[in-house]
Amino acid sequence: MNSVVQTRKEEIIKTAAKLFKEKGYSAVTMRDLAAAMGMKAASLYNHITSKQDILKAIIVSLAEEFTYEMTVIKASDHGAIEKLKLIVALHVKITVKNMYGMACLNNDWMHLEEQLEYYLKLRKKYEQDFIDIIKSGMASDEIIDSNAEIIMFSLLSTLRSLYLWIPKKEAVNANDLAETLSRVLINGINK
Amino acid sequence: MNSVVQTRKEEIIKTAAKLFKEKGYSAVTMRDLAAAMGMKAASLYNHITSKQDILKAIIVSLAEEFTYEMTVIKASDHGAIEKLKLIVALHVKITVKNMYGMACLNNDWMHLEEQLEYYLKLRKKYEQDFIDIIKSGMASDEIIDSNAEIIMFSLLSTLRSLYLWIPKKEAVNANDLAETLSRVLINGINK
DNA sequence: CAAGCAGACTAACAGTTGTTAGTTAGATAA
DNA sequence: TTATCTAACTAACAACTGTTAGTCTGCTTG
Repeated sequence: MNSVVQTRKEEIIKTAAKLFKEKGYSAVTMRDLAAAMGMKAASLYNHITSKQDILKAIIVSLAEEFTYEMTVIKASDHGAIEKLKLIVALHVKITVKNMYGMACLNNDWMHLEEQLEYYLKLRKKYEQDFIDIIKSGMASDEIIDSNAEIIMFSLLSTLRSLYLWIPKKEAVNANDLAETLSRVLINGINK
Repeated sequence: MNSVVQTRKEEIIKTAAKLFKEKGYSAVTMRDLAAAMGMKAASLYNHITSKQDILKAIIVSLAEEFTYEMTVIKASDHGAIEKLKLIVALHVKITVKNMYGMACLNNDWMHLEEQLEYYLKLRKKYEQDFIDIIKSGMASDEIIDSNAEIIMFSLLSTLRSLYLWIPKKEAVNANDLAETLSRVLINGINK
């Protein structure tokens, strides 16, 4: 229809993401989803083509968004530390906007079927770009010369878990959170 | 029987943890598990009482181990930073020892039934002790005076994700990893 | 008013789920 | 040898799974 009003299909996908976050893709039945939408399971199929299709809609768009934004950040002419701050802000922004989708991305990606390979390709590219930025920061003496993979893993673990934590804070200010988080991740906690 | 040789029940639980890590509790059927054990599904019930019982065996023992070790660390007379290093080492040690179980603990805890409440109680206590240590470090000027919850969340996210990362490294040296990780988490990555 | 369509419904399907009952072959203990 | 125990098996169950077919109602458009 249009982009202001949420279509029924979009409502279903959003509701599904919420349920998937709570119980995981496999444990949510089409009857669960239908009940949450106030309809019968068969009626869902007037809007979507399969359960798998819902999962794909949730995950692939998010993965593509991350991949695209990462290439923009990588290609920018900021320093490495500044780029890392932009990555933190990116994760905070997307997670605040679509918390349930992020939970789904993190926990249910392995239940993708046709799109699994594509998803893994995107994820690999994202992580490689991330490592490249860290290594460039080491080369330019901005970042301590340590194991780039461990650093990437450490940062990314925190960013990927944001969905677990953001809902607990009432009225998150995305900018504040991104800034505090950047400081802790980059400067550590030592006084 | 005895503690040196692995009993059939222990083999089943270990195999189940491996499968749960790959597909999640709900997506693994008793027939999957039986096939991985080289037997028929019904035969599993000579050793275990239910699928739920397997999940409980995997998760509860780990949660209890973490809770206990945390109280030991908290009660010790080290400084706050030193205590945090011990927590890092604890996570690395347990994850190296039981990687599949850790995956299960992180991803499938919500599928606990009778034991869910107990698990949540243990987790809450663990996180509270963690925050207490961080706050005591702020009071003693060892740790920057920032949001203790954000710091706890950041550290714990990384530690909880270790299971994702350790299997990628060939022949992990637990001591080396714990030390590098401690350095990155505590001192940051800024040069 | 008539026609068409969007979106809900009921009923049903074939396959899969965790689990139980009852049986049987081989090892161990009397 | 005989009796007991362990740990596998086959067969079956009732419930639940994702999905399809076909139907009905009410709104929109000609």
